[in-house]
Order: sequence, then structure tokens, then C-alpha cells
Amino acid sequence: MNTLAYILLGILAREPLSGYDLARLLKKHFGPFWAISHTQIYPALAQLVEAGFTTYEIIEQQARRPDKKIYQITEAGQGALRAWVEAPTSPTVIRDEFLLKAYSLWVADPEHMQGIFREQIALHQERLFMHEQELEAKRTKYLAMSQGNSESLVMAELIFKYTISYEQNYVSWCNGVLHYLEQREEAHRVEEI
Amino acid sequence: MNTLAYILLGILAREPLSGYDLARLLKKHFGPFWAISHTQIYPALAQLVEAGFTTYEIIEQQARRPDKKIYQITEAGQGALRAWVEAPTSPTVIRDEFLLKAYSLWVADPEHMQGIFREQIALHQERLFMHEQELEAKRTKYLAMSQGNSESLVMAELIFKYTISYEQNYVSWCNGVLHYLEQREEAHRVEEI
DNA sequence: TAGCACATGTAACTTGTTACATGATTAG
DNA sequence: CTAATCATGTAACAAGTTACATGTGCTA
Repeated sequence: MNTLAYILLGILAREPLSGYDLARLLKKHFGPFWAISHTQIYPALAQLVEAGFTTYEIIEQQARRPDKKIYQITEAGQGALRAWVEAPTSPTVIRDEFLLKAYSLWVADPEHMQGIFREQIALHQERLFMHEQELEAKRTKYLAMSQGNSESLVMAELIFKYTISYEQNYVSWCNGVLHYLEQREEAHRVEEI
Repeated sequence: MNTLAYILLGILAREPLSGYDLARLLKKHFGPFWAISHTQIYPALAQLVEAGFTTYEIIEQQARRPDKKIYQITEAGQGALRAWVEAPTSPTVIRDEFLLKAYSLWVADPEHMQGIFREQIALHQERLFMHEQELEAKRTKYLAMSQGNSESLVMAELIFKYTISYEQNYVSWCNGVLHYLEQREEAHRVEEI
């Protein structure tokens, strides 16, 4: 069982879903911080079934669509998920290609790089906006249901809070570099006169 | 040429180094945000030589140590590096396993999870401290050399600034979750009475 | 005398991405 | 008529990790 398998288990612990639905949910909620393609999901689900952590039932579809397989977590699966959550996590590596480019920024054209940084800022601001909207959506959903499993919703909220602060930090860093680049250009111009 | 090759080029553009030295420098400076093992570095360097982006000279070692290969960036290599830096970067995925565990936090034992979060906080605080120290070291190095390629040092500084703010953000988020867990425990205790 | 620093590499394995494959329905 | 949505999968490839391999000199 690898991380992907536990991600799927974590979602199935909230509600039973098909592989397709899992892919969609993952793209929407986890897209920017853990991209998973459907080609990974299907073998992983088969693995989970083989390990006895999930079962599935085939739903015959109307309108002659391909049959659905709805996956459900088993008790063994819940135990495995819990063990994974409680186990120590090895330190994360960020692996951000853009930061590495920034490290070699000095070899590139400064004016061009201002454009590149503006692009990145726009991208992360868009993500920020998206996450803020999703947080709002979760909040209203949370208020609507006064009973039930509210804790799982609180955790989803906390994840969005993290991604929001992450994107805010990213944008403000990019802005800092951009200001540096602009200032330097200014200084160069003064030198020339 | 993949990202790894350009990372190596980016370092070699600053100073010629051996594979072993590259591995050491990468571990020290890039460790927490782009881990690279030496087993990846050697084939990548061979690839760079084949592409004509680097050359190397063999340095015979005293004390009967294995011979060193010192790699140097070529003009073609500098061009390739620049093209990579100036090219648009596809959006980063964070891929943080701990966040995914947090998403499934509600299935685990709350008291145990407080311990897990305290561990993470300690880890990231340690990293934060490390980065702050390295930033200081870069600053003194930067002030010491009044001439030369100061811009590459400025960029290295900016990277450390990013990692520092990243870790600060991470720690403060973990603290938020921890407070939530503590509060919830408190509430449960009151309920019981 | 055990382990670490130096120095370079290969091979097997795991994980993730891209391309391919099928096939109906519905909206623009 | 083209693209998107629904729905599941396989296969080839790229990237990254772990284990193995060699050999000396220094330190605890």
C-alpha cells in the first residue's frame, strides 16, 4: 500500500464512490496539491480490493453507459487508514521547479523574467481565489448539517486554510522578487545616464 | 534534458564542481525542497556531457583516492540553462503526505494526533532555524565580496527567504490544528462532567 | 575495529505520466 | 460535426529510490 492507496481510502472512509467519481473529486479538491490521474486510480483500487480494504458492487447503468463500480471501505480498510494516519510521516520535499529557476534567474533576461513572475503571480492568485471559494462552500455545507460527521468537514476546511495561506505566501514572495527586478532595472537606467 | 539536468547546470553555472560536490551542495542547500541522490546525479552528468552542455577534466587525487571529475558548463550549456529559466513553468503540485493525513485526521485517536502534530512542528521549526542560519551565512558572504557575481548570491538569498516563510507558514498552520485538537479534547471533558 | 568521508558508478524496483482503447449521450 | 461528460481500463515510458559494488584513510 502506497500513499495513493491511502488517499483513496481516506476519501472512501467519508463516502462510497466509483473510480471515476474519485478521480473527479481528487481533481477538484486535491488537484493543486496532489494530482492523480485516473490511470493510477484503477490499478490502485484493484490493489485495495485484493488487500481486503475495500469491496465494490457493480451498478448497471441506464442509457447504455459502462457499468459503474461503487467502492466501499471495509473495517480492515478503516484500520489500515487509521494506522497510516497515526504513523510518523517522513519529511516532505517541496519539489517546486519554479524556485529552482529562480535560483538561476541571474543568467536570464531581467525584463523577460518580470513577465514570468507576473504570470506565476496570476496563476497562484487564481488558485488562491479558487480555494477561498471552496472554503466558503465547505463552510455553508458545514452549517447546513447540524448533526452527522462534522469533524471530517472541519478537517477538509483546515486543508483549504492551509492551501490558502500557502498561495498567499507564494504570491507575496513572487511580488518581492518582482520588486527586486524592477528596482534593479531602475538602478541600471540611472547608471546609464 | 529533464529538471534534474537543469538544476545541475544551474549550479555548474556558478562554479565548476565534481559529481560528489554537487551531491553535497544539493543536500545542504536544496535538501528540504529538492532531494537528489548521487545515483541520479552521475547518469545526469553523463547526459549533460553527451549533449555538449558540460565538459569535465579528470583530477588525479593524492592519497590514492578515486579520481575526481570536475564538470564545467559550456557556452551551449549556458544557453540551454537560460532557455529553461525563461520558459514557462507548469504549475507545481505540493505533494505533501502530511496534509493528506490531516484530511483523514478524524479517523485517528485525537490525543495521539496531538503528538504527531507536535513532532511535525518540531521538524519544521528545526528546518526554519537551519534556513535562517544559512541565510545569515549567505549574507555575510555577500557583504565580504564587494565585487564579482553578486546577483547569483542575491538569488540564493531569495530562495532561503522563501523556504523560511514556507516553514513559518507550515508551523503556524500546524499550531492552529493543534489548538483545535486541544480545544476539542477540553470540550469533550466538559461534556463528560 | 567499526563507521564515516571521500569518489564513482550499476541494477532492480516503485511511482507517476502520456498515449492508446472503447463507446454512448448531450450540448454548442 | 466537434467536443465534452460519463466510465473503465492497458501499455510504454520517465523519474526517483533503494540496494549493491569497490576501495582507501582517518577518527572514535
